[in-house]
Amino acid sequence: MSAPAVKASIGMRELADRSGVAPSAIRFYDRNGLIHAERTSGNQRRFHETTACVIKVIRVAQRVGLSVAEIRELTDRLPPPERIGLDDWFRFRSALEDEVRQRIAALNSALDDLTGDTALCRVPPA
Amino acid sequence: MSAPAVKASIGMRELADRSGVAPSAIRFYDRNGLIHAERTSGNQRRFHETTACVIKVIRVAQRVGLSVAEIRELTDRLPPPERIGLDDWFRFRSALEDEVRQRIAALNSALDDLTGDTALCRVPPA
DNA sequence: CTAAAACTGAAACCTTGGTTGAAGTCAACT
DNA sequence: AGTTGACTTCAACCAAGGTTTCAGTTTTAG
Repeated sequence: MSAPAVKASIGMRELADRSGVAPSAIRFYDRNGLIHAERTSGNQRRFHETTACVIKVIRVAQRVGLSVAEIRELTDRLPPPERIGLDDWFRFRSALEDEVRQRIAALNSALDDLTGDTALCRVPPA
Repeated sequence: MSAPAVKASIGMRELADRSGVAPSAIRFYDRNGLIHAERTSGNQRRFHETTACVIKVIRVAQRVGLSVAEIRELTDRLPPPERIGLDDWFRFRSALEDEVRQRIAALNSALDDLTGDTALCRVPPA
């Protein structure tokens, strides 16, 4: 059980390559507290590999309609990258899914206004 | 069966009230072709009541992550407001739902990268 | 007929989520 | 030690999706 401790040691370029996201965006996420970065003595960022995954999930969450602020509320509940475990991802996933489910429910109820029997938006004026 | 023909005759203020969306946004939607408006001889917009519903659905579609351009692709396939029928709404609904389903699939597969057996993003380095 | 309320387009401004240089610093290899 | 590439912050800029304000027009109610 002597895990190698896995120091945070990947650089900007490599994180960009692994995550498929431009450095400018990664700095933006860091500035806005979506991801965690350590710094070298010379002030350069060093990331944990896990952070590439966090970024991928961030992008998808954005596609599903969450703002950066909303995503931060979720990532804030993750432990520091080197301590993220499978169960953290599962919790993260279900929080995200809950959010999406609520939006779909809103979508459906908006559509039900149009198609249901009690329709507020009935097309033929009766 | 002598339906009163239901002319397009609600004004800006009333549409704003019925849809819950500010006039500035409604003009924006009109400019961008998301909704249909007729004009009086004095150049003022006159909307069909159905348009309030279209706007509600637009708002929800945005919440679910669609851009105005993407929404326009859907609304472009609706007939003019006075001819919108139940089956149009059903088609609209399923097009929207398909889109959302695809995004959720992307979400889940991004999360599967993290939690699955074949994980690319495994946390313990094995 | 007239006053008030509603409406118009144009232009300026705002927030989000970034990108694009500029100018200087750090890290890595030889 | 030097140079090359990766990195830093900062400020300017961009696109989307609007809001605000303005000056002028139309509609509606009395």
